[in-house]
Amino acid sequence: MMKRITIKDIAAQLRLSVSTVSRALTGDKNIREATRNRVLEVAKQMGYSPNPAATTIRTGRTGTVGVVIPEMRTDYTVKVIRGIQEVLYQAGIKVVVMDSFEDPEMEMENFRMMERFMVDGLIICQCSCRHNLDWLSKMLAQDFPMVFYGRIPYGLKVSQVLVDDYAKSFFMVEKMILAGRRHICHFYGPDDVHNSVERARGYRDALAKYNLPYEDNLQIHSGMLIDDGRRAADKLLASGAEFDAIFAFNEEMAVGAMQRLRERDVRVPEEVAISAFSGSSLAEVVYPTLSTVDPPKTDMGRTAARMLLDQLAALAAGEPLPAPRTVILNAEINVRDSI
Amino acid sequence: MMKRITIKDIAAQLRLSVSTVSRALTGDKNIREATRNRVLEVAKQMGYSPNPAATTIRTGRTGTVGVVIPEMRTDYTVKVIRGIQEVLYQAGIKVVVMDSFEDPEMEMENFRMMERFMVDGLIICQCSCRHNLDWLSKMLAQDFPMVFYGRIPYGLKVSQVLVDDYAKSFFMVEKMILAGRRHICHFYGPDDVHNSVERARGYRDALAKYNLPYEDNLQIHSGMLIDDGRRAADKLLASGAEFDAIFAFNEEMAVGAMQRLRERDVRVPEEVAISAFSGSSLAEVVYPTLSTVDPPKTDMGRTAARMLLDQLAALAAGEPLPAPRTVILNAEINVRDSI
DNA sequence: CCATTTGCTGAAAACGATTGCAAAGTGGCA
DNA sequence: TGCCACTTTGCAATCGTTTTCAGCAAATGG
Repeated sequence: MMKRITIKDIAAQLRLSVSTVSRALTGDKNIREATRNRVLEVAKQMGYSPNPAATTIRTGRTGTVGVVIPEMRTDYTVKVIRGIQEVLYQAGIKVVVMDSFEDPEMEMENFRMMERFMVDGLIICQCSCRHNLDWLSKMLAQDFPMVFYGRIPYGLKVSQVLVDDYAKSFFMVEKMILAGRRHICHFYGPDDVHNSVERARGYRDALAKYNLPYEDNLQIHSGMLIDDGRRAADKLLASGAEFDAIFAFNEEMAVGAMQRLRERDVRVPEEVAISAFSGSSLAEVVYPTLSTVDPPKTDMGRTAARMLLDQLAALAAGEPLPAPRTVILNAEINVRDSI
Repeated sequence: MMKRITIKDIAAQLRLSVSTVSRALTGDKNIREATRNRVLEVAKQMGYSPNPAATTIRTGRTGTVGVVIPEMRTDYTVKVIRGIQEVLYQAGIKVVVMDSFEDPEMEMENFRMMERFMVDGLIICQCSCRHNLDWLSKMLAQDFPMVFYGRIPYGLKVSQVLVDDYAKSFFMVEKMILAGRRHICHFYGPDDVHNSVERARGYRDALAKYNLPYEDNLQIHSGMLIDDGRRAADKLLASGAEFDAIFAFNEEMAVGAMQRLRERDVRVPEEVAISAFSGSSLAEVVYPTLSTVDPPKTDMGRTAARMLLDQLAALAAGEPLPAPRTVILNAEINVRDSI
């Protein structure tokens, strides 16, 4: 293992004290411009890079940010992570991602592991908006930098990045109504998840606007996977209820339902129109292609990361944390063959 | 920010020296059993967890492992990462993942960033088997722990996890031949990638075994995305060549081709059978469902992680690194509707 | 020309843990 | 009781940085 160049080596080379070298490197103002340049040059030429552990032990900052996500199956999460990494790596910050597998207990374990790792801040998408709130509020009270996206904790004032779930659901359902559909079914997402509730609200209000009845047997509470979509379709077909459209919580459920409908020779979109919020990248590869509401995933990640950087910067400058901010991004509507 | 409990706090509480506490915590033998237990109990009760930075600065080990991957679009990579994280988090090791976006230069940047971060080891899937070899061999020469999977560097003796690309490609192509297909087309992957070459070899040898000609106009060199699949199909159709089957480097190209064929009213599988190596989770949602060779992704990740742990353990014990080992895992064959 | 400020630098003490070495404690045996 | 060997503990140095404090020289002001 090659010896790493340290600040001492530079100091020895230039016959300066380590303090002076440190000052040059950290951008301290108490140093002559000429000296700083000499140091900088030698540092570069010797291939110096600071030992992050040493910096950490002095400053308390690890230069690491944790990302805790409920799953990593979907394109949604993967793209958000990409946006986060894009911004944070550029800032020289390490990113550690942990998957909670939709399990609040696992999520709590992840939080604890992040604490042990001494991350400087967290970007979080919760499993359930109702769990682990005590830990989160404890951290908030300690001014620990955190940003939430997608699924946000109930009742806490936090910095968060969202999309306009309600408005876009409303829009999509309205679109199906205007296309002549009268019996629109909704596949709900998990009911302890913020965006699930918002999407259902948009659906409901769109029906109300056009005086369509909210039919109980068209409300399917299921999971969020492809197989849940299949099951939901089964249930719907078995119930004998009349329906000519489906608005699903997410793409996967929509795709599952589409498959099952085809197997039962129900034609999409002729007999049943389908649309959903997008989570994976299935919409364009299934047949027929699926109409979706598409959140700007990578941009959500970038935004969350920037908000976190703001908090970290404030903390580093000894200033108080910026007030919690809610940023709502625009989801895109993609009308495809399924409606 | 709540004060973190340190070894000193424990020492003060027990009126012991920090050295004794340290010895108790690290499992040193020079300590009375009773003392160790007292320390352990108080440590637990005070909620102590060691400051990783302090350990790092003494021992030189960061407890962080880097994972450098060529992309994070596909299910393939995501599942490998899951396997890696599963094993390493359990061992209390941080995992930092960096995406090279299929760009060898970006990959080199990632390597450098990993060096700056002082990761203890790397798990790597290269962009191209021919790039950045000088850096890799430098690290190998320094006994830096590394494990490769999937795409492996040409000409270097390294620890690696692979699947039986050749055998399974052979098998799948043979299967199509036995089903009566005589003009089987191959969509190649990138030619500087190890598994691409192996899959092509399996295809070629299967043809040879049944004395089928290797037809030049059935060899399509394209990329690896859905759109490349669409383009490949276009090219094939435009060429006017006769073909009744396609064996694609990956799922995405197969799906793209399937879509395009359907648009041109070519029936799958009646007129053209399709199969591919699996990379995403599209196989079961497209219509018709796609026959695939399915690498045990999560298991590949787990295996790679364990091999790296072995190397780290050896290093920690002052032993020489274990000799490079190649582990070949079995890919699963999933016959579905497309053939 | 003296007093005070300003600009730059070095010495040294941290940060939290590990570890070689010395010192203290324990017990055995003559 | 005295000596030796062994176990157990404490002291202090160390890892690579940052930062406080003090010191010195030059510059400024009166």
